Amino acid sequence: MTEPLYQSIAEDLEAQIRSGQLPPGSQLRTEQALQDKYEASRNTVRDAVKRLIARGLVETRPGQGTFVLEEIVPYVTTLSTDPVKGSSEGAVYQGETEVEPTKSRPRVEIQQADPDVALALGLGQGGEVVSRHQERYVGETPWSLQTSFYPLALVTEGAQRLIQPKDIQQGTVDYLKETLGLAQAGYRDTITVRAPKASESSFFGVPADGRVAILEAFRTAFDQHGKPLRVTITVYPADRTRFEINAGEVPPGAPGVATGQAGKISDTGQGTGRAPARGG
Amino acid sequence: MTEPLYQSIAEDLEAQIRSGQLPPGSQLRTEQALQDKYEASRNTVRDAVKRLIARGLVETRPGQGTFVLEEIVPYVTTLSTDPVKGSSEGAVYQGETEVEPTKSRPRVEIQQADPDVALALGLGQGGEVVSRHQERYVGETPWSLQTSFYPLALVTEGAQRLIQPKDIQQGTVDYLKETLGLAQAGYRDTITVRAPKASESSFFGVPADGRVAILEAFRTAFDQHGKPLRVTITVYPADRTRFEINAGEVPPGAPGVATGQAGKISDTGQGTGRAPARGG
DNA sequence: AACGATTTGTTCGTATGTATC
DNA sequence: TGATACATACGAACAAATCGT
Repeated sequence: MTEPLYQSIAEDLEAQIRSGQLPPGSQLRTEQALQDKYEASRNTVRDAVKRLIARGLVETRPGQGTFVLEEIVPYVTTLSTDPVKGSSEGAVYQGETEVEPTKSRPRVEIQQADPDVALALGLGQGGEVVSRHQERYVGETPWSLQTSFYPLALVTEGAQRLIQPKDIQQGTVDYLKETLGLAQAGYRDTITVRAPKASESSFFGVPADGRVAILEAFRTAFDQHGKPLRVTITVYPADRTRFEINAGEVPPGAPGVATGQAGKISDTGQGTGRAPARGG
Repeated sequence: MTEPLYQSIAEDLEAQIRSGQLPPGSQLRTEQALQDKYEASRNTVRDAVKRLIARGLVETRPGQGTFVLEEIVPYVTTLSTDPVKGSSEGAVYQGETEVEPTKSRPRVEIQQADPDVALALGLGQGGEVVSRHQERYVGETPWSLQTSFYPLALVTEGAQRLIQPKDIQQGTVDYLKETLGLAQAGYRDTITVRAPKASESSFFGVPADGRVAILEAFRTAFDQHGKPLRVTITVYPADRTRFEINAGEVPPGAPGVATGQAGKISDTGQGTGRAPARGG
């Protein structure tokens, strides 16, 4: 018996969930009942349940019990779309998602750029930037937090609307093209996974202890002269997000990955696992 | 005191780490000493340390103590590069990384495609595929696991080398072009984050309980007729991986994101956080 | 090689607080 | 209001790993 008891309990419960014996939405036995079944103490049972929580399989609701989570069907976010064939425009636009998100009114601030942003924008340390921050929802559920940073110089050069706290119609890409003649000729996305910050976990409604990861997309956009035009940082909760990137010619309706690939995961080969789930 | 004790202890310790007061590699006080300092019981102190572990800030070594982890500098993986200007080729190639990885000899199998793969390749359920699996290292450290799936039909049509267990020089993209005239005209990547499977956590040497997430890139490649040619699934440990995607014209040497952006993270605005770290 | 001291890992028991029904 | 169920916190015991003597 080299395996800790709490671990084998967790594995037994996980097997029941994966096999469908405990379907999504169903309630686990109470801690008391689990103690009886496995002949373990309350703390040991709780340790086992903690593992299931960490794996995104169940959630505990005080006063009610422990429940198997629904599998989340992630929103697909298209990060990069090649220009449509025959587009003569030199500019590259960012497509993001088929489902139109609801955006909050932008919160606009003028700040000293933090080191990452300053570096990406080619500013000196402490260079000033306009920051435009938006919360974005799909329906009722929080979907992403986005902050764009523009060099303050763009405003003084004539793009005054950047510092107005209202949504700029047609997006800032077109606006900068019209006012300053700066096209977005390309961009670079850097994608990382990290633990949520306090503000992020409260907005997304995910636990603060890193059980649900955050996907961060750090986009540096360049103008036609290769000069950094903007930095946009967008963060998503990893459990309900799926990035999609197309390159070259891709059939439009081509299936990417299965939307519902639940259960029955063998670990012999390599395939898509069950997406970490989370429910509310 | 609305905040739990174990949480405030964790925050205090985390602040010390982020501020550099507890530098990477240094040892935390023993549980006994922490009990004295915070006037809490051993279990409460241990709960606090567990939070730090979940955040990837420290690791515990039985018999020795608790240590602050080194910050990991992630390998950058370029997922998608637009064709270089003036490239007349219609085919799109996949660039991956500047550091050349070491690949294991491929393990080749003929399998029934699992549902995801079958769907992406446009095969019926249980359609047969050639699977080519490789482990990839950067230096000594495990970097990624990759499995490519090809419809078995390609082999019967003349691409016999697909089922030979040796590395195909110049890659399978060129090989299929030469033998069957099938060019890779484009591809679609789908990126998801999930908990590691048992085989993955043992290969990467990460804990099995989901503290370190797995980045999965599911690539469906299409030929010039828009027909799925191949599915490639690559998985990376999220804590040492950074994806980079370029679109349009991007200056080659342009800084993406800071390579060392440690410490001193305020949560007032939105910026890049410390990457989840892990050490050995 | 053996032993003891130190440190973390696991498990138990118990008490109290808080949310839900 | 009371019962139920999870959250937090404390104390205690033994096991296992590590290190120095």
